[in-house]
Amino acid sequence: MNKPPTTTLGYALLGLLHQREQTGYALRKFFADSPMGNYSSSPGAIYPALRRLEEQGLIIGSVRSDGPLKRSRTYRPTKAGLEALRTWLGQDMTRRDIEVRMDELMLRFAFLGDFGDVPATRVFLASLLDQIETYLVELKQILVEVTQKAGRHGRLALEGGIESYEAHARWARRALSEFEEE
Amino acid sequence: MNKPPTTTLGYALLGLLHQREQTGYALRKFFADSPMGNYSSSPGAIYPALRRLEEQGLIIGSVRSDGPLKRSRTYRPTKAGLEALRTWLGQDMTRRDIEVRMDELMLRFAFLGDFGDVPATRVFLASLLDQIETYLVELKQILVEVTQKAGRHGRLALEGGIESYEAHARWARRALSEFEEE
DNA sequence: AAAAACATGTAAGCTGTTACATGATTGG
DNA sequence: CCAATCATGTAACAGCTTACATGTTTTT
Repeated sequence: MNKPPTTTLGYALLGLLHQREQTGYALRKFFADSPMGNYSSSPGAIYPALRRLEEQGLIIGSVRSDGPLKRSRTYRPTKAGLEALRTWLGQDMTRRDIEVRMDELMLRFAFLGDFGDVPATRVFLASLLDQIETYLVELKQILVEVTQKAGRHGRLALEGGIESYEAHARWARRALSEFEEE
Repeated sequence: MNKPPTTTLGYALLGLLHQREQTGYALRKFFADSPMGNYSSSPGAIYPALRRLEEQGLIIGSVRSDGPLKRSRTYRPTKAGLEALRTWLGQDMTRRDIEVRMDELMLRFAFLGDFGDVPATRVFLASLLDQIETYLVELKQILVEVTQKAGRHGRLALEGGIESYEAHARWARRALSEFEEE
């Protein structure tokens, strides 16, 4: 069980740099005003993260020659970086991912698109659907207990969670059907 | 803008201790096997957090007299702790809360139940619904752009997010109607 | 000429993660 | 008596947050 080469923020950066070569500043902007912006847009997070990625050989930076600002550097993934990204995208989903990292799973789905690998996308969606459905069974069992033991607020909060997962399950089914017609 | 007295984990502990006086171990168990367990159940997180709360006078621990284990300590919130909890529960929701801390909002909703304050619950739900609806308008505008510019995966990921928020909005409406009949 | 946006960085502090460590009590 | 559960802790490490700091280029 060797530890992953980088954090989730690192993978997010890697995935965005795979989409296009860009500066740390552009990445910050993206995090700041895109809805996928679960991640920090503060310079104290981004720049050190980029440096770590470069030190590990997952990305390489180059001084921008076309732009006027000499100081600005654009980064793009190295071969090793792309490998690390693919490994992350193809990782098995854990129960914990479903419970508390659904946003990360959606990010992985989005980045999967940049590899144009339809079979991998199908596997991902089928796996996601399977895991959500398994989890939903558990949640509904817990709901029965909670309805008796806990108060109304607790029951409602749990129902809210269940309904959110059901929405994700419906989405996964629809997405899967979109990718099965080819 | 004085900083909050504790972290989200701290508030979660405070809220659970408000429900009933219990040991750190019991809290760990709860985090480990309840679906509300977004929070760490590791001793390295819980015990230091409890100590910090005690140092700040938000909880007090007492050696359990009824149980046989002399080492075990149960904690309960102090008056200051309850105040801090209420303040947290009544905080205005930010856009950021909606974007990335929906789970925390649901936790707040659950803890609100332990104060038996129906008007506060209604205010919370109405505010939540309002914020989600505002955010949904933005997301749908972005969807239009994304559908043209980005690829299929990006569009689908965004749709997944939208559908999840719509589920939460429906839930909030239903919950609100439950609390308006009294 | 000023303001906004572009662009990058550092330092202190806090918190959580991982891993290790210890010991008591209860159930089979 | 052995395993599981109860119960609490510590220490090293890494990462993020906040705040500060600096300078350039473009827009108004």
